[in-house]
Amino acid sequence: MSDSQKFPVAAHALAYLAHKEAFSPDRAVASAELAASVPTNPVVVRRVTAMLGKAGLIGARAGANGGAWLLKPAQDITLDTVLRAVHGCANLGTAPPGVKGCPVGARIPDAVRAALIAADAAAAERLSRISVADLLADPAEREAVLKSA
Amino acid sequence: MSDSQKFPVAAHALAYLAHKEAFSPDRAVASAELAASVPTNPVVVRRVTAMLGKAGLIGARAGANGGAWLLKPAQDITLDTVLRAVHGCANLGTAPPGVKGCPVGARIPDAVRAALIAADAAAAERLSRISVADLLADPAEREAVLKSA
DNA sequence: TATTACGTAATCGCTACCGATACAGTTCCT
DNA sequence: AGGAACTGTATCGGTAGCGATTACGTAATA
Repeated sequence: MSDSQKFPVAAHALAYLAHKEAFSPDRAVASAELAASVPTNPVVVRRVTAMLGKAGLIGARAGANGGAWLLKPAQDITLDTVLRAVHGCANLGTAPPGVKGCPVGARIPDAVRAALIAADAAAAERLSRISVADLLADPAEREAVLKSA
Repeated sequence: MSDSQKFPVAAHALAYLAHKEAFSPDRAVASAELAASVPTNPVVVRRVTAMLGKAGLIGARAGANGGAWLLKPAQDITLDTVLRAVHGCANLGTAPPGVKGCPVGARIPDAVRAALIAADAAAAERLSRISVADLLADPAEREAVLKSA
């Protein structure tokens, strides 16, 4: 499908919001500030934050002193939720259609597809055990979280 | 990085070789035949089979009646080996560099990178529990294999 | 020797993404 | 009220990567 930086940008943005303690409209962070931290273009950030907003992970407000803020504590936002919010997936390719002639050969694509889905699910499951708060932890502490079975 | 169909094509090709019982030079399957089954171009198949050959998964021989064959029983070839053979990975994007100014903001990229690596490792681990032989099993049987923790 | 087939390089067309600009709508501040 | 700041979205250009194709040298068989 698609190479996309949406997930890394989303994760970075959420971690930044958590670090800024932006948990309310009073502490909204503008897309320009987030973009400066990534770094990337403010529009790229807004494209991502718009999706995060639709997923209910963050709030956003236009106007002066506007911006984005977290709607949930950082430790309650897991990365698999973030991945789904930006329509991401573990991109290992798409199973080819195969040919309809041979009954066995035609079955291979379904099997390959199932394997791709299983791998994607495993990646998502792994990400479900990492929270945005974990991204801000010390490297040593983070290591412990990532290593935990 | 890159969207690539290398892994699905490789998995399909190996399953096809297993189905054809191509376990020796006597049963070599030409790239044109593999390409017809995927379906894709013979050169695309040869690009993939060349990588699988370098990884020691298959043998290949040029000349008349040439082609590729498996070097190991299909149940001994796991899909994570195949993924590595074609230099594939779970593609969730690349962690942005961040800015060097803020000490905390600069640490986020490393954390995001670690999460991406963990997700990739989880996908590979899942694939390590699926063999080429599993791709040829009945859908019901395959379901059982994929579901097994 | 003629044929078949691999392995590799070069090229082409296509697609998707990022970055940038622009604009309408919204919100705050003076 | 008016201006400034900011979001969300549309659009465009540049770029990068991929699959498909053609081509060519090498190797193995008949």
